[in-house]
Amino acid sequence: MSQATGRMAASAVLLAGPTASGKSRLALDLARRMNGVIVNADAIQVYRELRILSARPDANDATAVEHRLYGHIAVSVRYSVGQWCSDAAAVLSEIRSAGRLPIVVGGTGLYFKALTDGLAAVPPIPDEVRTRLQDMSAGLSSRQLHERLAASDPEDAERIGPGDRGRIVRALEVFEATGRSLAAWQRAEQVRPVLDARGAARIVLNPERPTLHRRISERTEQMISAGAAGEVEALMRLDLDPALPAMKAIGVRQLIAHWRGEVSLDEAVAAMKTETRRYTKRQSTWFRNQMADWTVAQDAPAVLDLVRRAA
RNA sequence: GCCCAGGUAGCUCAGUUGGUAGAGCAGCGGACUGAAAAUCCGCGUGUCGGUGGUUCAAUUCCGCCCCUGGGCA
Repeated sequence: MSQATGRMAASAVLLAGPTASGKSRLALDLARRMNGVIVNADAIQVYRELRILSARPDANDATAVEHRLYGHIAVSVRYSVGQWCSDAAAVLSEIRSAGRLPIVVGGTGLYFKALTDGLAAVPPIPDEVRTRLQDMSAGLSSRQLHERLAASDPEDAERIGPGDRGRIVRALEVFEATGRSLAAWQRAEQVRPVLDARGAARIVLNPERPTLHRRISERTEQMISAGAAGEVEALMRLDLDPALPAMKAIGVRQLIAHWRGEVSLDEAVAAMKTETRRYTKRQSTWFRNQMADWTVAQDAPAVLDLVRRAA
């Protein structure tokens, strides 16, 4: 409570952390103490059919505390930061009008950034343009694509690496569809942020690397015991486009290779652990450099302490 | 106990006819605006088992010791 200090209670708690840092459990704890509702900020936990692989909170946890934006999207859907932002805006306003505290938890740094800083107001790219550029790019080398971008949009070509196909194609799409470069869009007025960061407690749960690596190993084994391989087998039966975001979840590619007989289960599990370690390293880089003004805590007790003080 | 083989990066190994060493994997650093668990860029991180000796110079040659495999007893 605000009491003697007279400080305003935090309007929200934002809790970021690498995979396997223990943030989901911690969020549960916070939500119980503070009449909170947990809101997902993880790009993969939104997918319905990836319960085990994305380490989504189980039925018990979901019953104990209200969870939002978990498993609400089918794996066949191509979800995005923009969609998450509008979903989050709707959910946050509901939680607020119910007089409860939103606790936004996740590992996707870009989602937090979009939430607090907004996004460029680029209009949706028509499917026709996307498909056309997709087909066009398939036949070209990264270098050729980059040269093509340099011809129409030198500013973006300058800042996007010649090997970074994803960003090159996106910049080409934006220029083609809007006649304006992505850089220009980003310089222009951003869409209003969903949440005012100044009123929120912003915390990064960041355990020591060796601790994290140990937990990644344990958690991957648990996923396998819990039936991760079966989950991927069911996913395979849907016969989806491998380029869909859900198909990029760590474990999908590795376990598909296992079902196809290309690698043993042990090899698949080892590869999953390696990929997860690399992913947490990228997350750490983001948190360290893009969220430098957030408060870093090494473990759950430290976070509880911080939140108590901010409340 | 004796005989082989081997001890070089976190791991598996290469190499140096004596001038302090390099690959793969792992790892580490960085970028990041609608696919972000994505995508991309960069970086060898080392008492060359220990200790004496020979030498201008030893990871490399010699002696002794330690450790790990395998073989013989």
